[in-house]
Amino acid sequence: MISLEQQKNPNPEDFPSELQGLRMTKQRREVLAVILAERDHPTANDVFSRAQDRMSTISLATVYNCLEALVSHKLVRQVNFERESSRYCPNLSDHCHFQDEESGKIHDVVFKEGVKLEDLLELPQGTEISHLEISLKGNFGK
Amino acid sequence: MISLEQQKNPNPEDFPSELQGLRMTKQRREVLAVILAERDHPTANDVFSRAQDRMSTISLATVYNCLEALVSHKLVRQVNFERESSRYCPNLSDHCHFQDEESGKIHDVVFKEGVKLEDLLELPQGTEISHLEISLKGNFGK
DNA sequence: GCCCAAATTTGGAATTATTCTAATTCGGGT
DNA sequence: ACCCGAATTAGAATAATTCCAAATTTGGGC
Repeated sequence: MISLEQQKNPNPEDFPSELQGLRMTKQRREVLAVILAERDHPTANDVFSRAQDRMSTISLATVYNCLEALVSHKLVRQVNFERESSRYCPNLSDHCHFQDEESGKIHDVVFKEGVKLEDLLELPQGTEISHLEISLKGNFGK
Repeated sequence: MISLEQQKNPNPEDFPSELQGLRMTKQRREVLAVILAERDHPTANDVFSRAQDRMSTISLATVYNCLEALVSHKLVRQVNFERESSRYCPNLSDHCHFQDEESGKIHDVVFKEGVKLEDLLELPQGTEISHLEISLKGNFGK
């Protein structure tokens, strides 16, 4: 079983037939492989065109379906910046995203050791957070 | 000069003819008044229909234009949750947003006293953040 | 007060990302 | 090999937002 988080050029064939309870069809495998292959944050369209290289018959609708399935089974993370189109991220560890305004490129940003959300925010007690997204924009100092 | 942050039912007429370098036209005044009137987080469409109550001739395109102008002049904040349509927030103080999954309602969440972003994230040094958005989803404990 | 250029507003068309639909194909289990 | 539900597909539909070009309004100078 490969590590879904580390390997650089995963081979779709290496994926088991089921991951996190999700059946790994040809297309889902391919979509997942595309996302794992690069550490960038491709849009659905990016994924579509990369997937087409090896599977010319795949459709955009399928890419959307696969992404939805992979995201809901927590094999991939969906990343949003304001109203831009969603991007997809293979990094499942706790982190957030920084977009360099010059290049448009997105970088993962990790939390400092031991930081908890409750330490940061005045949350009404009893609040349960099911989803958290932190998005930063800016630029690396001149 | 009224406080843009506190007053409950602002009257568009109370706004000066220019705010933050932005000319206050009739429509911009009205859009701003609509947003200040309630502490909820209306979408562009919500703003449009509320604005129509008092200014029946206003167009949706104008509402979008006005919102854009108000946001870029920092009179109003734009709030995003994943791919949902943008919402607009009159609260200009430093805060983030929590969406109750049951009601869909959005609540402002303030940062704890003295918390700085650098304390939370491993940002490459020299990074300048120009925009930060933190969005939470969840529910208030049962 | 009147005229002009510039800015704003307007309605409708266009765009874009995404979702839906209905038909086809696939793949695992018998 | 056959069946059935799930997955894939192409294309249409949708929804939010932006664009466009024309009409209107504005403020500043005379």
